[in-house]
Amino acid sequence: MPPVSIIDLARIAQVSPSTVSRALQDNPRISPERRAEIQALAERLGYRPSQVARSLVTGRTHTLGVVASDVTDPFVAEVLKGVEAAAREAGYGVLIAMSNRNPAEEIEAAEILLDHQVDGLIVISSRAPERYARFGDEGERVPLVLLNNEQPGPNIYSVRMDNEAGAREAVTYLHALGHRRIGFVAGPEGGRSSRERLSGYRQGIRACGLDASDELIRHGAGLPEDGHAALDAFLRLAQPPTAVLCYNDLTALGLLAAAARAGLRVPGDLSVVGYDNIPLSAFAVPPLTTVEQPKAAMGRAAIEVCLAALGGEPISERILSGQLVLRESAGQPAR
Amino acid sequence: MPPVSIIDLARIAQVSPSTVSRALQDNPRISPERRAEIQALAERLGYRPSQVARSLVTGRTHTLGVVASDVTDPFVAEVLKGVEAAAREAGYGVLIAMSNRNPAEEIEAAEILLDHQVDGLIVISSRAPERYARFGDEGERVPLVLLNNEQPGPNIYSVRMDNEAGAREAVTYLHALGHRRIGFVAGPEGGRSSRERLSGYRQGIRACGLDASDELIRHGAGLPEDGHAALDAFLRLAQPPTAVLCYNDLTALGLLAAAARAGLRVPGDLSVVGYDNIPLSAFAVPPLTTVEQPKAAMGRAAIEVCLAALGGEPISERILSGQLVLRESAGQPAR
DNA sequence: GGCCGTTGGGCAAACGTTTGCGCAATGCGG
DNA sequence: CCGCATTGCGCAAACGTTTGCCCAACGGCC
Repeated sequence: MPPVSIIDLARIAQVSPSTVSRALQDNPRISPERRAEIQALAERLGYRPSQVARSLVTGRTHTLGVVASDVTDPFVAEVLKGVEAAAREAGYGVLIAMSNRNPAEEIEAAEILLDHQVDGLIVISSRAPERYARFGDEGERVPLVLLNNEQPGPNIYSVRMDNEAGAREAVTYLHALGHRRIGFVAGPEGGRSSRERLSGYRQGIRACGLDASDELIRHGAGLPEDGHAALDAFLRLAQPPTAVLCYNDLTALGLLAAAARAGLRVPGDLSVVGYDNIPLSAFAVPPLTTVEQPKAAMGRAAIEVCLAALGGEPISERILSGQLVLRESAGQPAR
Repeated sequence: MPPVSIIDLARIAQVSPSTVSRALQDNPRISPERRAEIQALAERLGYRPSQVARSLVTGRTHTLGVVASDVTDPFVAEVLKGVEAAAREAGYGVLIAMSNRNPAEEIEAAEILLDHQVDGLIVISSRAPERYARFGDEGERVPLVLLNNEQPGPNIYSVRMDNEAGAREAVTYLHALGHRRIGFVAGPEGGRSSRERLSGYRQGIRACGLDASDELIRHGAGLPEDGHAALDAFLRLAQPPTAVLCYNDLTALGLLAAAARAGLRVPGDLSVVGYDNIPLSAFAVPPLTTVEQPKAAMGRAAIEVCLAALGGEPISERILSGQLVLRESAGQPAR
């Protein structure tokens, strides 16, 4: 048999559909007895309101869209986890679409989510923030929150972390340990977080009065392979760095593996610091010193910002700060 | 201004809404000229059909629900990626909810997705397959596909991999390498895949005529910590194993790290084989020999099965097979 | 006893589509 | 020239809710 509708309930309870609707919403206009009676009936018959019909009239689907570069990236996964948890608590569902780190696909993903009538859009680590500029004035009424990125525009919000401070802190820490040549492996060129971490690295280097030559900076895409390649390049230098700060843990982990293969002892011959603190970092050999990103908290913050915008009391942006977690991959330089 | 509706288009094009609807669906009952005209108009005005309204009448939301234990698990993430890609290609959206490896939350997640009117439900590595039994006869019309698990019942399908064969193959490989005492670190007790891999391990042991004593089998939850604990236990044995097969890569990676800390050389002193082939396994020290699960393919298969059920031509189950990927964490035993 | 305020509930419109059916015009064959 | 099939399109119902407004009954007040 077909699912039971509000009309079925009305017929059985001998009242009008509107009364049933109100009773289920605890509307005070319905007498307490009727309310109880109807709610009991609904319960008994296993009534499930049609979200679709409801959405049609209210204009809200209670669904939020998330576009992520790739759930396979541990950072993204953790954020997504926070998003999902917070969304669920608020009674929202989460529609997800992946961009595969590709700007064009990212926009396509956003469009698809919009087609599904999401109430809000959350973009994790966008590669093409500027393409959302039209969202505000072209009549897209859904709030957009950019995570780890930003873009001016009406109805566009952002939650980020203070990447500069994190990178700066890492450099300062390495300097305090006694390192004088500190390398950096940057992340994807387009990304804001990559730019900021690089900038923080430079600030730290300057603040400590260290060698700021460009040969100490390598570029990558934030993958383990990049750690590999960067180490090779560093080792070819006349004076290789004694410590390396990486754009993210994935890169650092790759660099760690490459160092092991090259016969380098970590942290004896080379100190390595990552960024993000993904779960596996704690189990690397040696355990990775890294800058923790409050990933789940960022996810939750994104939901808060989004819901606030939906509720008409927008929070323009939210900046969270990370914290250096000390493990064993960084130590005093050899001599 | 409010979004443009099919009625707006009708008024502007001087036709009825039904004509517009049909024209946009390329219905042959509408003359080619009108069709072109209307489609052009829709394009020009940026018309976006209301999926909600459409769903209300068609009864389909073109949304599939995925309940996952935890996206943070690399295995889950890869599967999800396959699911999302295949779903998108088929024009479906993906609603996601997490169970946090908790049976009660898993069911709650499924209910939530159902409330959102998903057309089908995919459960990755269910911890409580039996609780879905009521789905068929209690009037839930949505097909349910269990990934890496199964449950008899109408409208319940399953896609799995041949875990026994995979574990068997791994054991056979280790035996061929010269190992005679081969340990096993099992996964979560409830899980089907854990049971099957254990069973495959036992079959392999028997087939090779090796020591099958229970002291060679440890239990865990599939996390890096479990690898740690298992190694400790193995080392306390009078005759520790010379090789260990792990329930999954996460466990194996943890075991690898613990071995390094204990001063064991891998594979010299101990060979380690994982299961799943998550991305980081290739970058472990040493790179992990593991049984590959065709994760993305499983995700795609789940979509296929689900869509087939929706299309009225159900595929009852789908079994994929893995393949041993040889790297450096397994080799000949020392002497 | 008339008036008015309150209480409890029903009517019907509205949300934006899809689709079965009806119907006019057109073309064709006989 | 008539009848009939075909073509092209409109009418209206239906999907399951929510919600503004109306209305009846009832009680209290003067």
